[in-house]
Amino acid sequence: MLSSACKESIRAMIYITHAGGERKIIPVKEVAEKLDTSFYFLAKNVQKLVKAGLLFSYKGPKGGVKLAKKPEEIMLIDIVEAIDGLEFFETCLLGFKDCSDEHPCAIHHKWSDKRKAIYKMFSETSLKEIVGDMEKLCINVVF
Amino acid sequence: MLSSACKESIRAMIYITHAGGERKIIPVKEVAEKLDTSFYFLAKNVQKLVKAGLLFSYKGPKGGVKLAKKPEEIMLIDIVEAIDGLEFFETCLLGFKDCSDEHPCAIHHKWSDKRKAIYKMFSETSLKEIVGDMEKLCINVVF
DNA sequence: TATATTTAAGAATAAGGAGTCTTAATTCTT
DNA sequence: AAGAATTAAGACTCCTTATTCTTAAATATA
Ligand code: FES
Ligand code: FES
Repeated sequence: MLSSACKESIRAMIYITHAGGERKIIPVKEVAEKLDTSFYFLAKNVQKLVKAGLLFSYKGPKGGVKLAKKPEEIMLIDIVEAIDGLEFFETCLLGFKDCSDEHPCAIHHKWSDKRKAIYKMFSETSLKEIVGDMEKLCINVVF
Repeated sequence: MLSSACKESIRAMIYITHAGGERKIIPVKEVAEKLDTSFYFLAKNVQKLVKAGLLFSYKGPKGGVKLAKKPEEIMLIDIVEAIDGLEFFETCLLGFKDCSDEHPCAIHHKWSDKRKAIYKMFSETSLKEIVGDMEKLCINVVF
């Protein structure tokens, strides 16, 4: 459902929130190391997050990225939209051209509910909540 | 979420149910034409449905496929499993190695509910129900 | 039995996403 | 001012999936 780029971006945002919140600047290189992933791949996705206004970036020594908003103001759906787009929430599960209550496919009325629930979950879950939960449950943010 | 092969397979099964139920043999060529899709691509996916025991196939003139079970006994999840597999329902939304209540990621507890709901929907929705609904609502099965 | 029709199987090709690398631009530090 | 560190941008390769095609096997029908 989410692309690998999107999954990794969410994990990166979680790490950035955990490690620096909206204050500290964190080098992308550090994020890649902690997430045990490719710097190249992560850096490319981080660029999209910057363009989407979720991160500020700073070049040069001591450069890196930091949250562009408060952790409670960045929702999962913002990250998904920046990386994968919202196509998933707008298109038919069976691949028909239109997807609306007016032009439903065979399972539109059933699927629509589930999809809305997922959208709601992504829209209401903030980075602050996730990181808070993880710290509370003693889950390693990077696994 | 579903591959294009899976979407098309579901549509094909809906058409086969609508046009022939469990009795009549329908050529794959006819299905491809009605669904306005590639015969080659559809035929390959139909083979998987045959191997999965959802369809019987018959070679030669007057050959084709028909449902291997009653329409009320074929669930959406069976088609999804045959074409895409159940990986979606077993793997972490953020791409972590394990996905279980014992080893949850940052959003496992939230996501798990949604995923179960989708699985339930796919498990409880039969071809008979879909085709019945469509006929009741006067929706064209092939769009 | 010969022919036409249809599925079966797998090879071949195209397209798209994933992942890597190179070069440029910026900025801190000395 | 020079050099090092870091992001920005885009080209490039690789891999998986999607899609098409070719050949083989089976079977109904004349
Ligand atoms: S029309 Fe198919 S899910 Fe909406
Ligand atoms: S561990 Fe991430 S969704 Fe289950």
